[in-house]
Amino acid sequence: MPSALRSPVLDTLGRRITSGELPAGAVLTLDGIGAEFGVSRTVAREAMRLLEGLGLVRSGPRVGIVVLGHDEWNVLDSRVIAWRLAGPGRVAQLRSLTELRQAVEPLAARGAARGASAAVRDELVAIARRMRALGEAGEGDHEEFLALDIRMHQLVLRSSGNELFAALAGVVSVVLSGRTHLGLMPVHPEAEALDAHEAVANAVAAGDAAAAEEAMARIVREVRGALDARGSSAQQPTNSASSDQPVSAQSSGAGGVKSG
Amino acid sequence: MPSALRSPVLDTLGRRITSGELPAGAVLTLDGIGAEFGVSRTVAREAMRLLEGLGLVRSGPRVGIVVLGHDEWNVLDSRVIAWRLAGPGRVAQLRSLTELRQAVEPLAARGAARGASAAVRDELVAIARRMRALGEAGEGDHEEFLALDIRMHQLVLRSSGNELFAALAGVVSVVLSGRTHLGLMPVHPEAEALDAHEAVANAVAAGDAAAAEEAMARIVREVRGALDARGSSAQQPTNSASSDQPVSAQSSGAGGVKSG
DNA sequence: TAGTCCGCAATGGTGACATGATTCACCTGC
DNA sequence: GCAGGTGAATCATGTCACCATTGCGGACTA
Repeated sequence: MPSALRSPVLDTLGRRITSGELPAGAVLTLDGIGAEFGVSRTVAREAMRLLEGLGLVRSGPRVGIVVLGHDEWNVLDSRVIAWRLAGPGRVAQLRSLTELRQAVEPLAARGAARGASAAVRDELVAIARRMRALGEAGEGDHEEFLALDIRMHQLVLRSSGNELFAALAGVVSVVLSGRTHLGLMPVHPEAEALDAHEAVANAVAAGDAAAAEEAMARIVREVRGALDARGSSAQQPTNSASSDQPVSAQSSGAGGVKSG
Repeated sequence: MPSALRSPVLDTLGRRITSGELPAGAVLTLDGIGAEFGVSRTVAREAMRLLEGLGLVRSGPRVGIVVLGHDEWNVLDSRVIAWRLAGPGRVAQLRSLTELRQAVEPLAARGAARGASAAVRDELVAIARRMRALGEAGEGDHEEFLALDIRMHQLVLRSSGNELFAALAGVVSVVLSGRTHLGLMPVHPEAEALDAHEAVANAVAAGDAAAAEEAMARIVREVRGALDARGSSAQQPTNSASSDQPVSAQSSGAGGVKSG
């Protein structure tokens, strides 16, 4: 059943390498892989080929399959991101990703203000309204709030008019869910964040590019601040998330989060 | 000899799909691929697996290998970018990439100002000085100027302290060389650009994060303006670059451009 | 006409084999 | 004693034949 892309071989090996359990320079062989996972050499070869395409390993005759250093990895690939987010160093990874968000999302908001469809504009203000309702209600449903948050950012990125920004939608959703599930979110949303989200929605709906960019910059700056405050004080997050909470399985594709 | 990653099968198929020659929904078979390229089914399978990992195709029993829509592609992958940059729609692709630069590079400059090594700071000011010398000399060596430009941006991205930004170094170098080779550069560099590059170098060297960010934003805004001016007036660039100018072969890895 | 069933065509996966390249070790020659 | 070349061992690479699995699609039936 595993369609070779979701082969346990690929997944396990990828996680081992990105986690550092298999350090750079470590050598594997197809026979070894096949023996360990109980698969034939062909499937081991294909998994290895995928890993090679991700820049995690290089293979050559007589030398076997050597693990490459992290500076050779395709760190922008969704799979690599998911693996690293599931291993140690997740906080550092989260910080890098947040910085990327900080760079991209304001510009995406600007683009969305110029090009979003009417349906998207409507949905954005509806989401913002619902978020405010949930936030002001106090002990609201964290999961629903998260889903709305994700949905909003995905809508903005996908409506930005730039496919490269849209391609980051999956990454952003992983970051958002990771942030809450790692306990890096305040117990209930800050009023500032609520205001900023509402401002983004309204600005996009009104087609005000500058305001949308500014408001989105506010959102992600606030996020970054929270992450820095937590991350610098403790390497390990306060919440229960040592290594058994995979944060999120996959991220690519049409990110399954739906909302009103 | 081709190590399967650089297999002509993978390359040709990737280019055909990204160029639209094989539209979404088109169906391939392993036997067909093997027959066309004169390879066995196994190697065709591995190439197909790579393509599947890039999100270009999906394969299933009885259905064969179906080409996916461009919204499923890993558009951030260096190979996909290179393929699309070599086919039609290169101008649109260049615009998307430039917008991504616009988002990322200012923040990268900020990071570099905070964390670049002494050697990098020195090299940056040396590069800026040389660029000014070349630019003011008038009919200077375009290729050397381009190499310096690329080197500078790569240094900044790699010194930004964010591996995700560093991963975009290859992409940026492709964009830069594409820009000049497509005839989207002024015959000799604008004084404004020269000033901005010098300002970036000096700000990074001085550790002035805000100034570095501002100057880099100036650079990339100017770039964007030039691209929009050319791109909106004519879909096809003025230069001779219909479809036989591959712009640049590969982009990933340690981008081969060296300079003093 | 609608629903079910079966066949087929394609991938998915396995094992064995030949090939080619690279590294290591040994061996010769100066 | 040392350097350089030659050989062999070892691994990936490529190929082939084979069986299992799986969905699509047409045919058959009620």
